[in-house]
Order: sequence, then structure tokens, then C-alpha cells
Amino acid sequence: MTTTTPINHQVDQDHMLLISQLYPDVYTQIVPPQGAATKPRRRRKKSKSGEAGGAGAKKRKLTEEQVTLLELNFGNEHKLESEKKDRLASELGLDPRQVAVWFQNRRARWKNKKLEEEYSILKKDHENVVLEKCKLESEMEKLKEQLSEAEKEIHRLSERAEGGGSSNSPSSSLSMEANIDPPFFGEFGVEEYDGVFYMPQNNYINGMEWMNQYM
DNA sequence: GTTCGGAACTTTTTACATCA
DNA sequence: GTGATGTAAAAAGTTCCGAA
Repeated sequence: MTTTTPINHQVDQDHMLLISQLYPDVYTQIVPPQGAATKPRRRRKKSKSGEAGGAGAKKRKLTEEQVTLLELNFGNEHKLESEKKDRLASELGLDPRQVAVWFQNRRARWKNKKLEEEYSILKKDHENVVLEKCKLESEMEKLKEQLSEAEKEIHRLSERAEGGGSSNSPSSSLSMEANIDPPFFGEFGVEEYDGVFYMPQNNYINGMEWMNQYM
């Protein structure tokens, strides 16, 4: 990382001077007059048409053909090598710097567009997830209701059975089953085969209360 | 007169080379 | 090997012009 040292300023000024000789049209506005060389670079001043820059400094809208060819090249490669830039520039009748600037701006536009697209995809994904969450929540509510009904039914049946005094009660038969050790993770009804865990479809892990009826 | 897209520009960041 | 320095290129941010 380079900081802007006085040495760098001098180097920058030298570059600017050199470039200004190569591309006088573009750089006449920003190369400081003599005596200003040691000052830090300043933003160019607002220049009116016809001022120092002259006709060459005027912004030119690129023609349709120029843009088409530039787009074509951008489609192939988002970055330009120096040789290709020069070749393209002479092909288009443009300054190589203009071609470079066009590619810089095009990359920026492309990046913005890509970000917008990614954002809208993520937004859509998020909306779908929220929708799915709502569905699952309402499904869970329904299942809870069903569970509550089942619990009530079990309670009714066990009360009736107790009243009858039968030794063949559901609780006694189930309690025998409860004494059998589960294979793996038995208490959750989860079994492991070959490193893969299997869970019975109707198992309900979080709401284990009903299981206690048989313990 | 205002807004917007884009060309042109400046500043910052990054990567690489060279040298002490 | 390592840190300082220089250089070039790209990214990021800004200014300003022309057209609608």
C-alpha cells in the first residue's frame, strides 16, 4: 500500500506531464501550471466549453458502432491488454485512454448490475424461505392440535380401562415394551445404519410428553 | 430547470518488482 | 528472508456534460 508522499507526488506530476504530452486533448485541464508542482493534486476546476481544454476536451458521445465493438470486446474479455487496447483504439478511431476509461466504466456498470441481480435473487430466496417458514408453522400448529386430541383420547381410554379393572390394560402391555432397550438413540426412535441416522416418519421429538404415558 | 446516463477524471487499493 | 520503495493497473468514488 502506498501513501502519498512528496516523492510520489513528484512522480505523479512527471507522469501527468508525460501523459499530457501524449494526450494533450485530455490532460490540458488537469496538468498544473508551473510552480504548482509541489502541491497535492487538486480536483480539476469546472471548465466551460471552449476553455483551456478546447474542442478536444469536450465530451464526445461514442457512436453506436464504437459502442457495439467495445461491447463485443467486453463480452470476450472484461480486461484489456495494452496491445489490444491500442489496436481497438485505432480500429475505433479513439484515444487508447478513452478505450481504457470505457472499459473501467463498463466494468463498474457490470459489477453494479451483477450486484443488483444477486440482490434480487437473494431477496426472492428470502421470501420463499419466509413463506416456507409460515407454512411449517401452521402445519406445526395443526399437528399440535392433533396431538392434544390424541392425548385426550388416550387419557379417556386409560381411565375407562382402569375403571374396568382389567389386567390387560394398554399401560401394562406398553410398559413391557418400554423395558426393551432401543437399538441406538432409542429414546428418540432414531436408528443408525452405516453412519446414517434414520428416524421414523411419525416420530415427534420435541413434544415427547405423550411418550410418558407409557413409561 | 431537473434528472439521468455515461465519459472523464481523481484517489485508493492491490500486486508485483527491485534494492539495500 | 525481509522491509522499504517504486510502478502499474484496477477499483472505487466523484465531477461534469449532454440529452431527454
